[in-house]
Amino acid sequence: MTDYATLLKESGLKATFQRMNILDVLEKNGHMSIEAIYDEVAKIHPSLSLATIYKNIILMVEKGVVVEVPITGLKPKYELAKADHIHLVCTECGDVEDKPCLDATDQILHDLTDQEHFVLNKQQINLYGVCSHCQETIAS
Amino acid sequence: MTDYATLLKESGLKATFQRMNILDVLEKNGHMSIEAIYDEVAKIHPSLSLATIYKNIILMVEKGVVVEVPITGLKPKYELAKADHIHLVCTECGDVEDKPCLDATDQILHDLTDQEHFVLNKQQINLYGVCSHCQETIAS
DNA sequence: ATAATTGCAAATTTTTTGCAGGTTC
DNA sequence: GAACCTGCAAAAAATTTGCAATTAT
Repeated sequence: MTDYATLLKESGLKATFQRMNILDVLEKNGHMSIEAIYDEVAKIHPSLSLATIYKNIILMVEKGVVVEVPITGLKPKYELAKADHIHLVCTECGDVEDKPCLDATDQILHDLTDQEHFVLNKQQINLYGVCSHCQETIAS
Repeated sequence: MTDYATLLKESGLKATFQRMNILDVLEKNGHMSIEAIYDEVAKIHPSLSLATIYKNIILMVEKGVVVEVPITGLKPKYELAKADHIHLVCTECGDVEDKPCLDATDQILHDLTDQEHFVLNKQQINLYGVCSHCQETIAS
């Protein structure tokens, strides 16, 4: 397990129990809505306030520790910051799976933005469809 | 100008003044938040209700006439449905520009999802950065 | 004429804020 | 001990709903 205390301090944030647990459930679950994070962390820390989740997610996004993943038709989800990657979003079950970015597309997208004199800072690729698991469920 | 009345009727919706104006301002402005649509259409039709915008955007998204474009850090924007394309999102001015999708990336992304046995229905590529106009503004 | 749609007002849901008490460094 | 954080409760903002009057077909 990652050393969240150090990560937080390096980002100029105090390493509170709440924050470390938020990062922990994000690592375990991958992509979560505010509500889902709250529900999960509240299991461990029942006196938790939803306001604390909001405040901390906003702060940690500002500091670059956490990333917002906006998704068509759903409330935004949050994930730990890491290298750019592709999201496969299942429109049946709402689950999001990560796939590494591909060098080939990276190159093409950089070429496109270079040509536009657009300074590219972050790319976000969401692919919407039906995951193999849900296809089986639907078929039956 | 497109014939919105026909488009709406083909989608099973009545061609009301409000709906046609929503489509019209979307065509003119490209990508708009709910509030921005409301402000713009209200100029032409002052008795307009914000609830009408919500109801109609939800309906027209369901019918596939309009598409939701979720954007990191902003409220979602809406645009007329058209072929998949890439969004260049300027994090300085919030503006969104469209670029046609590239066959090469399309192919790669389809290969990726095929390999996963994921049925791909829609792709969404957002590139975040600073547009050439804002670069000049910042420099000065 | 019928069914759908609008605008309003109220209800609900979501997010933000202020602050007293507690915690981290 | 100073600055930062938390949890609560209240406030504000965003979205949804119900319904009577109106409009499109």
